[in-house]
Amino acid sequence: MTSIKDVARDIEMSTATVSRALRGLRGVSDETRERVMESALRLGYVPSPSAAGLASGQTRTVAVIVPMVTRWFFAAVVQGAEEVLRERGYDLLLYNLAGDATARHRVFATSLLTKRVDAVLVLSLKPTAEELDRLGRLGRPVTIVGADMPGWATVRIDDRDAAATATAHLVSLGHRRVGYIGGATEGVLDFTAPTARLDGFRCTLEAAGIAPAPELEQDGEFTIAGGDRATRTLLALPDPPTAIFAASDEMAMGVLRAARELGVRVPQDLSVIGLDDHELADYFELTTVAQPVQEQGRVAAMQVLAALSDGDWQPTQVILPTHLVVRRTTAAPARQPSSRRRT
Amino acid sequence: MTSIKDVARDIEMSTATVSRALRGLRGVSDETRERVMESALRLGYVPSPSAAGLASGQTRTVAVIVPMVTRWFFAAVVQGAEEVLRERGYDLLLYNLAGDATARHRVFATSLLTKRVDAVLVLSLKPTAEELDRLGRLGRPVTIVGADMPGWATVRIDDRDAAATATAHLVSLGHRRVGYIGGATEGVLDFTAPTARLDGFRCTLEAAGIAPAPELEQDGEFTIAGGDRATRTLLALPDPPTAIFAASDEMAMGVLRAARELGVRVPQDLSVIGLDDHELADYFELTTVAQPVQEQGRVAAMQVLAALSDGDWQPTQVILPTHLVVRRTTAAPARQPSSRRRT
DNA sequence: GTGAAAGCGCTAACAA
DNA sequence: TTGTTAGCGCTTTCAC
Repeated sequence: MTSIKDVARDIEMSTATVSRALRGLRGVSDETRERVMESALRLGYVPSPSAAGLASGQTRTVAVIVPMVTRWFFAAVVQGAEEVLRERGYDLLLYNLAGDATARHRVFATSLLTKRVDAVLVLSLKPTAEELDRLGRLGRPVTIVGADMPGWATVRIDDRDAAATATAHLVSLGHRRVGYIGGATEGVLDFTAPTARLDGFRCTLEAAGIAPAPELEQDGEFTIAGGDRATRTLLALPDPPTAIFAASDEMAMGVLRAARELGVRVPQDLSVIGLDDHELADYFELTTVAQPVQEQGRVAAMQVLAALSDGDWQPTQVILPTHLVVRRTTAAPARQPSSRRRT
Repeated sequence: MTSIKDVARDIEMSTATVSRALRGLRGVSDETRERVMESALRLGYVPSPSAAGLASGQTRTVAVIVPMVTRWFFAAVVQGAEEVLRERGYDLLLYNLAGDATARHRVFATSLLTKRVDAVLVLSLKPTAEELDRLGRLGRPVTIVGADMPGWATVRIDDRDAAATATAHLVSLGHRRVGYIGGATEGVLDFTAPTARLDGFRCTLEAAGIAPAPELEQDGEFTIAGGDRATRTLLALPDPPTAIFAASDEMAMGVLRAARELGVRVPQDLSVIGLDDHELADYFELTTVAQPVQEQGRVAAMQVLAALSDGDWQPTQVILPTHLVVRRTTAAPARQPSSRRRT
């Protein structure tokens, strides 16, 4: 395995100079730099990250902690982050918790990461107070994606606002009886999103002078199956909603499926709006509130990289914009409640 | 930052002993081991991977090269791999090529990985001859998932057989005019799968005494949109197929969408079968040939770990089983060609 | 069962 | 602009 010494010997210079040339530091003559490059190439020299890390204290590696890579949303954020990290010469260490408490504990509680990475990206996980404490002690830049954590660097959308946009769209179409499908406000994934979205929903209805109706708020667990189940509950109500806002597109897909099976026509009998602009939303012609996904990963990565290169960098809270995407699952309610068939 | 020296000093032992105790090597008295553990915990000692890597030549890190994390299939394989790697104390370095030729070049061509990881997992990418050469030179275990590369360790399904199963299912239902939607046999992702699947399709028809019909074989690019387009082409044929085998579930979703928009009923007018058992296949009630996905990642990870711990390990070719999952998109063809409406 | 000592391959401070 | 000199924190002989 050829090392920096071999290159140094080859061109009869010190390893220090070779190291400087290789890293593009200034203070190396053009000629020397060229000779170093040529020699390194010819000798097939590849630097050792372990050695560089040990000597410099920097690993040029960023940890990304994700609840579940198989969820499209998280995969897309990871893709965004990977892209900018790679461009800047950083590697991405993936920690996929996948609902495994042991894994979560291992990643957060033991400070495994301390000497392993230069920075950490946490996706849509609301760390506990203890975990936050640990993250803080890392002494490394940390950015949290998708959660609102005052005092920490975060990248997210305005969940409350996004939910308000969705709800307002339904209200503006004339719906007065609007169902909401969300998720547990405290769950495995612990995002802050569920709470904020529910809040946006409620406030918008209230502002429109529509009385609260607890029976219209259901838990869809942020899954297709959950959305399906919640929809069946809603449509079985004595006075069912004419529109449903699902707080995620996957739940909205569940709504569409349930509606189809119950013989409820969308949007004639039931309007449906989601939130995400999932890659399949177009396929379902789902009206939704779009959030930038890869972009959140990209911005988060840029944020930690900025922190890494700028000594007195302060945690920033970035809020990315969302926008309504009207497709074909929303429409004005039928004048008459249509006769619906239920299972 | 507390180091192994601090622990050694704390219990008045040498760093060598502490190192041995920490790594669970034999030749350390139980009492010493306990004292080391206690001290390490108390002092909040965390080992430095860089130092360990430099000294031992092992990074306890595995690179996973994936064409595109946002594709559910790849994310699931990554999840499977991550799970077993983490269990065994290995970290996962993710390289997402995302159709970026530069990225691909950087990962493969420059031997960046040499000193960075102990092993490499390559997902559904058919490396070029040159890339294979580089991978070989790494001198590290490499496992290729989803491609058939004689001489290399691989984990995959029998694509030909899976396609044959799907086709045979349609034939056994009585279909004689069967469409095929596949992908370019040479593409960005370069899998070997497309070729093998097409082959399985053709042979099965031939074995059933059905004459080849080139116009019934279309390219769906392995995407939903591609499946949609290919379906429109197929159904616009003078003598359209009564059944379609899409070589991936996502393309099959495209088929379903096109059929719906064209007013073609599934399965009455058109039977549809996919291949994958995508997480949404159930949602679409799609009949398909299921392949284990996370399992492929798991097995691949186990394979490189085995290679790492066993000196004279030989590359193994693992073929995981597939099975037919009959849902509701396939049925016997209508006696009479039904009258179809086309756009 | 334990310790001393010699690196692993780099970087960084200080000199020159 | 370049070189010298110490390490960085661990593992690994080889002794004892």
